[in-house]
Amino acid sequence: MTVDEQFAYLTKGAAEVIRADELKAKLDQSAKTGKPLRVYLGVDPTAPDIHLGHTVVLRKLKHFQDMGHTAIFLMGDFSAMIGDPTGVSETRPPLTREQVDANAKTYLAQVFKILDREKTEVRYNSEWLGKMASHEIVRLCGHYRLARMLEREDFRSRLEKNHPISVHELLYPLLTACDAVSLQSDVELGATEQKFNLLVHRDIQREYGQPAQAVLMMPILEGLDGVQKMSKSLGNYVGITEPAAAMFGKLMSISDTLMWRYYELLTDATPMEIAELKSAVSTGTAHPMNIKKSLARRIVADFHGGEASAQALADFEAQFQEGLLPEDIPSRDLALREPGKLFRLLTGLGLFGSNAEAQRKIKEGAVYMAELDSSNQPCWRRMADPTWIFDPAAHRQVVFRAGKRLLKITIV
RNA sequence: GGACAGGUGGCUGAGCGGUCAAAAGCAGCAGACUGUAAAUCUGCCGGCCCAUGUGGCCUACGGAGGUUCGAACCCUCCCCUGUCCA
Repeated sequence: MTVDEQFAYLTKGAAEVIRADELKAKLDQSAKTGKPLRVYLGVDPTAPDIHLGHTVVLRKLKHFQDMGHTAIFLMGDFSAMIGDPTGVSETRPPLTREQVDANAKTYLAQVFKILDREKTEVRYNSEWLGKMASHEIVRLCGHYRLARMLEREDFRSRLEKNHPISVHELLYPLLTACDAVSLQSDVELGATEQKFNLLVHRDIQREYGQPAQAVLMMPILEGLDGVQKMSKSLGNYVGITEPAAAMFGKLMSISDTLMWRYYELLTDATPMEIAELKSAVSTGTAHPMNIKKSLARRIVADFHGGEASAQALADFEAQFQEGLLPEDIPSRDLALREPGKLFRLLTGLGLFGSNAEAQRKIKEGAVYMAELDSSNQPCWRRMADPTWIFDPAAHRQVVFRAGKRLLKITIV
């Protein structure tokens, strides 16, 4: 592969490259000397799980790895304890050492679903940040100007709204710049929202006498709602450890518009293939639902394998298109003797958060019950009376449906 | 250290003595329609209880006290945030 081809492949799907000519020169240099580029992605383990949004940039790191460059996965175990101010309108509560360690552990296992474990250099930024003396930190701060720091949108909008900014938040980009310096990186990957931090990293590298790394930014993946970015706190995410069926279902719930975005950022489909699918849908030769099914199949296969993915599709079709019950309904055994109000039972089972909510939902017609027989073709009965009494003697095994949730109950 | 402004439900934000479980918007949940899609429309959106009603009770407008028949709203102190001055 020529340098130009490599460059085209590596920047596919990228939102921005700073600077493209520098990256090309680095690739060129690497090709001539045979010395692989050091490419890193820093991630703060602020939550125990990663979701599809994180995989966009991980996938890009893998591309570099596939091209023979050195992929460095940097665990921001130290920086996670400061908290990245990017995109937040409030100071984040700092994580404890214990939380960070626990998250880092689960993160790695998930990261290797995409990266090649053998070929990946895994580093922790506590290696160097944890050892910094206060005079070194002071010196580091001396390399950057407050006015420039306050230029960034996050801080500016907080200042305008008279919201608090804590001093330690200013330190975040400076400290993570030490990662780039310590790793002597040639390229850093990140999401577009990281732009400010990434640029600071370049500046600080230069201040410490190193050539500035090239920066490659990937777009932010929209969540299932199609509007806000995918994030766990918004609940619009697909976790990569989720069961195949859940993953499949969530992917099927995205809008038709959003599915093209997912094709672009979450699959290896080439822009050409995607364009073909699009034209097939617009000319009516393909049904968008089928195109979405194959999207879901591809993504689920990445994390669960082809077989599980095919099964997920089959289950989906059986459940939602033929009305059958899925195989793996959550089920509970219940030692219940006395008859009682249905809403109380449902709250007790965790289907609703409170008795008041359960009663409301029953009135709204959101609750169904079906006796379980040998076939898994349920005969749903709408339970719209909030005073209805559930008698365990009369219903040995039933399935409740509360909105989208299902729960199987066996009286023991 | 001083002067000033502000702290209301998941968020934004109205209310500034009773008719306030608190407007409005967003988010969320559910129903209708569908392709478990989107869009749209409808309802709900603190909790407990009775049973179905313009029903009873409890908790809640930063915290603690106070004034009042009655406080998110007035007073005092405290905590938190911001602005200006030093």
